[in-house]
Amino acid sequence: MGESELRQKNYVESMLCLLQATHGKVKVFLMRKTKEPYKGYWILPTRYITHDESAEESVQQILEKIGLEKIYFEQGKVFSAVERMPEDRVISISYIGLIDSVTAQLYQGETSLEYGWFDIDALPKIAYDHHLVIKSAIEQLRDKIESLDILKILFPSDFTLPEIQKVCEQILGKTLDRRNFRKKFMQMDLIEYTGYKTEGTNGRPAKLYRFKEEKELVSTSMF
Amino acid sequence: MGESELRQKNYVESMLCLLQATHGKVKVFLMRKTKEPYKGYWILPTRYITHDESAEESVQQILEKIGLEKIYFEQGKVFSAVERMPEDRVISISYIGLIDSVTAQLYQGETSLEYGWFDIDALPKIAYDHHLVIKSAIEQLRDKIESLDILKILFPSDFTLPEIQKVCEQILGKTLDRRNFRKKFMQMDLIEYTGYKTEGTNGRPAKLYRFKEEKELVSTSMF
DNA sequence: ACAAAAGTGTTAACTTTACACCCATGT
DNA sequence: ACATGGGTGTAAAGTTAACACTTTTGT
Repeated sequence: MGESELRQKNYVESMLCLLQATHGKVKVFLMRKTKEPYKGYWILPTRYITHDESAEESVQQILEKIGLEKIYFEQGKVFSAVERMPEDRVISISYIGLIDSVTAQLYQGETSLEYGWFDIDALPKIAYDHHLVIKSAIEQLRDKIESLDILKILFPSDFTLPEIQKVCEQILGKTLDRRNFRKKFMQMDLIEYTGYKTEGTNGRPAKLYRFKEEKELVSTSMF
Repeated sequence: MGESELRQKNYVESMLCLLQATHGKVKVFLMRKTKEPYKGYWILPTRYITHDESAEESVQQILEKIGLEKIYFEQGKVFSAVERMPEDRVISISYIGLIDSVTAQLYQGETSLEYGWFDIDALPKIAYDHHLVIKSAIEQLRDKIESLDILKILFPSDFTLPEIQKVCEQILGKTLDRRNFRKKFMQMDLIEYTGYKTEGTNGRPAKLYRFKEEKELVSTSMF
């Protein structure tokens, strides 16, 4: 084992589950397949790993192609069932990328026929086992959201408390008490009121907040 | 992306970080390299993934070769830096395996020159980046130990509370208060006194406990 | 004026932490 | 008898959970 043994090479790809949060909704970036198999279905962006790049460098390449750079991402699960893709045997290493909605729009522009952002509660038809990949990414985030770093990545610009609460609720899969949520969030002293409010919404306008620039996230935990 | 693109195959291996706990010490299973490079250094057991097996099936093969079967294991990180192995470019998918010390001895017998169990605080010289793999495995366990499942896997047979506490302390990297630890552990009502005690130790003998058979672990959390 | 969503405080239950002395065995 | 490690309870501090009414806007 580890020495003198049968060696076969395999196709290996990195696979990016890129997430953003807009208006309290968690969204995933998907691309549409234009060829068989699964023509017309949606997939996560992927890329075969070449001999001269690491899996992480391969993710960087995916990001560049999308038009993004230096985005936070972390490793997810590996998907390696032999029959998971009908054409070929491919081992896929998933990565979870997080981006704030402003940056996402800057580079992305509008949703087109070829790619788009989809609410994780309302996904289109997904090719291969990529729905499992998305599910597993959300589960991984659930365990991590306690540390708030994730929220700081998803909400660097102005946000409202109800909005950030809804995102937490989606990731955690349960509802939270509004008063308790605000209380805990405020007493962490990580965010500040911008002086502005939302406009043109139904109901009372919400205050807009931003994360304080200087504050280090000392792995404070919520929930 | 995902379609029509440069495709190169890579060597992919699964890599098992198998852990057990004996006498309050967390130990990892290592094998000794008998050939260059890194001759005489120690490595985690690995196996190239073939075309007809998933990464998990490949781990099963590793376990069989060691003489174990149906052991709990979960996925760890992927290590894919291009230059991490001098001979060839290999992408390694790490797995964390857990086993109780009795089962480990049953199959393993004594430590030999070729393989052995090493205290994670006193590792021998390790080849490649496998020390990073071990470190990352412990970190992953640290985040999981809250759920106690891990402890039930590591300690199915008789154990003492000081012993299980020491293992928790090693994995968590901090000391715990003895009284508080016992209190929390006992009030979970997951373990029972066997009626026996340790013998021939220094100091007062410790009571031996076992996990209650029927009890479902309802993701109770400690710490 | 009404509908819709945001904002706000208090209390009780529970959890966590801190802490010091006695006990059972081996030498 | 002494050294070693195991076993035990209580109280204060902190955290979490539950709960209902008022405010600000758009229509």
